[in-house]
Amino acid sequence: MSTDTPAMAFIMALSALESRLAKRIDQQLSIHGISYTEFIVMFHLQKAHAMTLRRTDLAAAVSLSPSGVTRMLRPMEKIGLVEKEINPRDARVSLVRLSSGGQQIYADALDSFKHGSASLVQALDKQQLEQGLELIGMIR
Amino acid sequence: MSTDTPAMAFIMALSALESRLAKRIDQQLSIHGISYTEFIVMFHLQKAHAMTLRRTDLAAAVSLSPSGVTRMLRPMEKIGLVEKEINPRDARVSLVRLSSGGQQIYADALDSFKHGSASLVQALDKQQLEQGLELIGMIR
DNA sequence: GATAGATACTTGACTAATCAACTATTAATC
DNA sequence: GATTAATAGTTGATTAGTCAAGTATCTATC
Repeated sequence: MSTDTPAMAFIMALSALESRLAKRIDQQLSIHGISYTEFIVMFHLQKAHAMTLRRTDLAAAVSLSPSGVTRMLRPMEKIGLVEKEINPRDARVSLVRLSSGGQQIYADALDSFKHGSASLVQALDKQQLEQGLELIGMIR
Repeated sequence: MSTDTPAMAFIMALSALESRLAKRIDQQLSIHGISYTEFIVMFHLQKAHAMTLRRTDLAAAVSLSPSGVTRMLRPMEKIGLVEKEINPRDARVSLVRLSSGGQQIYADALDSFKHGSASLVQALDKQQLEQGLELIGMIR
């Protein structure tokens, strides 16, 4: 039986880690009534001009399929986190804006997320974090 | 508006990376007719004594819920990758063994996975891989 | 200015996973 | 040895996402 390679061990460790982290983060965000994916959506919306994005751009930002975006935004609209808006220049596109209620919830969730992240990586010093970020950036 | 922290950026970059990697790996493994999760299950079975594990232990190994294991093993049994076995000492437990057909498919998939992993991290040298593994290990 | 093709999005059918509740069995205690 | 509690696993209902196909609109070309 052939032996495992370092690259393989690395990839598997990364997957296992992310699986654990995502569960932890989801749990922490559930206090605010949102999922990790929803948080990431709100993160990108908040950063965008006028806190508004096209669904397609959102899909690219969060690595989701177009239909995935449609489906995940539906409940977010229903509870008022985001609002749908039309683009007068192009009737095909459907714009999504972070509502003011959504902004408030995002601000609260962001705070939780920051604390949660800090706690997760507390064993790493500033330099190691930077190193990690650099390594991540090198993986295509 | 408060600014993002390094820890937060790190965690989000990690999630985004894993999301991309998992899709890439899934695609590569699909040639062998298995998913990434199925590969990981087979990986753990192959390493286990007699290539056999209890469903509970498998759940822990792959970070899946007990019902998740039940559901993912069903099709694997159906196509003969794994076999169910009873434990004469304890009628509650249901053992799972990697079948000989499963071993063959695993061997092929392992080969793909090794090449895929190597290609994904090709920009990292041996030392950086070790560094990365160490960092991963420090995140709780 | 009609038509062919590209783009943006939604929908139906499906897969993968979760949780809570349940069954079956084993272990522990009185 | 009966009863209580713990453990192993499955199932029903639900959620999150995918892909392929469909609709609507826009762009380009003749």
